Amino acid sequence: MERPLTMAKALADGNRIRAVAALMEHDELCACQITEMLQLASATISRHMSILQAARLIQSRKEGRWIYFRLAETFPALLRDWLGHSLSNSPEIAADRKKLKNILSRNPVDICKKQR
Amino acid sequence: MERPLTMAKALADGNRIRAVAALMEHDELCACQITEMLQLASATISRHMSILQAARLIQSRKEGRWIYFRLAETFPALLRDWLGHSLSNSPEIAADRKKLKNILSRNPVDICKKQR
DNA sequence: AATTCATTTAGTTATTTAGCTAATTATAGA
DNA sequence: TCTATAATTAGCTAAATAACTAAATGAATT
Repeated sequence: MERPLTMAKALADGNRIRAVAALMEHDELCACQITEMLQLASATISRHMSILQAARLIQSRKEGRWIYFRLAETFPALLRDWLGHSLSNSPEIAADRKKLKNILSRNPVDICKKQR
Repeated sequence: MERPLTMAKALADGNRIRAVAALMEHDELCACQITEMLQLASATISRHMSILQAARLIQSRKEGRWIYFRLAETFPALLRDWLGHSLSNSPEIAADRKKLKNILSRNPVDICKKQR
């Protein structure tokens, strides 16, 4: 029960669901892009991402000072299908999609700089 | 996002997952049987069940003084499949299964009485 | 009608959690 | 080496949540 409970807890937060939804559509995002999308303090993002990672829903790779997140290979397919399906009509997620499109069109260096 | 978030929150509690797991195997259970299985105060069970109900994961029917719970028809199939699959190896759930088998072999009237 | 009984609601308390700021760590570049 | 920068950790506060007991509700039985 441990594992599904940890996963449910990880998804029991709107900001974490939004981050996961973004990663379901974008393969890889860096911390500052997610920070920009969610508009939270970077420390808060870091904590959210570590919760998702501990639940094995996402994984990360470090490249210099930057950290990139993606869905974990261990993300259960059925859970992913349910989430994808049930989020497909969400206006919030649609708004995030739009926002992210804009974020991705900008230089990540500028995005990070703006956050201090 | 509202709906999946509410569902994730509803499942972000070990006792509620155990109740759902029991209902995935038993079609219908009354409040006192669940109370007996989880060993919590009946008021606590009531609150847990109302959270699951508000998330549309379970539904209930009243018969006299008794209330019977079952999985909701609106329980998303993919979510159910994931849960069923990921709980299938859980020792806690296996223990509950055994416990419930014993509970179901007894007279529900006695089980309720014992709870005061 | 009065009582018993299953469940729910109210009210309280302890714990958990999400957010922030400030301090720390780790990497890149001057 | 020193400085700047991206991310994490530590420490704090406010809000949410899970548990309990006691009181209230609603239905059955005497």
